[in-house]
Amino acid sequence: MSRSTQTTRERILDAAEKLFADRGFHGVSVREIAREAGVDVALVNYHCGRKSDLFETVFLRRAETLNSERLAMLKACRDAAAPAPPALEDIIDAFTHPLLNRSAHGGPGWKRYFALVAQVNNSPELAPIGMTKYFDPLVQEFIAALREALPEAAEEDIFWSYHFLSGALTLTFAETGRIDQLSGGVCRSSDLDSVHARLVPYTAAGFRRLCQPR
Amino acid sequence: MSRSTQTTRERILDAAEKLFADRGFHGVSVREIAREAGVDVALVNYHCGRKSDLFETVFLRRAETLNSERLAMLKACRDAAAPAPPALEDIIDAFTHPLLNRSAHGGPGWKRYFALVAQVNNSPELAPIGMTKYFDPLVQEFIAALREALPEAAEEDIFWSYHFLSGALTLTFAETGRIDQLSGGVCRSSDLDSVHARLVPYTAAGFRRLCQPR
DNA sequence: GTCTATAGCTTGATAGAC
DNA sequence: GTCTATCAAGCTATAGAC
Repeated sequence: MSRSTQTTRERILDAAEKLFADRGFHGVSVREIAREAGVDVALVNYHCGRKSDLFETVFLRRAETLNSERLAMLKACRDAAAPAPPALEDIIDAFTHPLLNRSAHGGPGWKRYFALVAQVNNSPELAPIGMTKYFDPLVQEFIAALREALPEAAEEDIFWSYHFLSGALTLTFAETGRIDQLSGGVCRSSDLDSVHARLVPYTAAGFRRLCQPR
Repeated sequence: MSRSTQTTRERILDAAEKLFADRGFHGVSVREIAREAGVDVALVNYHCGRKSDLFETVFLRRAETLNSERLAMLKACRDAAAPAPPALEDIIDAFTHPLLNRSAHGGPGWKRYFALVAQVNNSPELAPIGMTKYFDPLVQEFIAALREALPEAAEEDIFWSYHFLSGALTLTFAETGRIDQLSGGVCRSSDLDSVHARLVPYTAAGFRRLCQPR
């Protein structure tokens, strides 16, 4: 959608998404958002309410699309395997692929959104609100599938394994460029297809090591 | 060290560490830091310079202690294995144990420090400055050791494996309480000894899966 | 080292004209 | 829906008395 056909509200949300992703909730002023959107300051309030509401709107906006896509993929891999339990790699793929795929190929708005998710997930201030509210119901579905795929696993091991997956995934979203620097250019933060090809086997191996009898 | 025997400068640094860890660099004002430290606003500038200098000082303060401890552990496991290459699990342990151990048992200052590291590591704004400057030289040492332990690995696979470890580790530091909520209390964010017992085998299995010939 | 006082901005939010 | 104008509050940073 071209810039001129966007509604004012959408322009504000896109500008907010970009700036929040770069510097976090507190690092951005409403005035900056208005400037970035090419819109008067007063319109931010008019269309999106107070700053904290604006932040929540930005965070929620893309969550629903993502989550229904991930649930559909989970259901597909369950149905394909039934009556056997779904394969571990397929569950992890359903969890991660819709995200990494959109971050890689969905355009700059999606990319910025995931960078924002990375910050929220690691913030003691924001994670209990943002992540729990919009993502945890979905995560519970995935945990249930993981239980089926790893029937001998202890509950704790499944949850901690999921936690490690979540950390690896969200740091990837942050695209801080650190791995580029560290590897001298061998790896590129933005090359999410390469990441995905590695994240699934890496975490699947971790899950198996923790969750299967030794 | 009791509160009364701390220098003013130390009180300011501790207060800043706490508040920055909770709400990030931009989420905290110098005045709040002064109030938390029980000190006049002007003293913050006098002892610690401008706000950005204060942040850097807080970030740097504990990094050196940590890094020399980690290097010593790395050297120890190398020496013990020589002339064979060090064991993968031992390298990961040298990388993670000094951190998780201090976060778990080093007192509240250390705990807050690591929560701050988690936020910086996931921030496009701060990671290129903070992490690269204070942690990457050490990381290069560990990468070298990993190369020895996984002689058949491609460079990219080692770096991406390290990246996943970094994400899993730093999300753990954030202690957002999300895993507590998600697991209905089965896991506790603050139980870092449990995490450590799982993080090492989980990531070692991931490294092997990616870095060894199929 | 510590405090008071203040300069000079920027902030979030809104009231009211059009 | 959009804009101008404005408020009260908070901000960083420092100068200068003690």
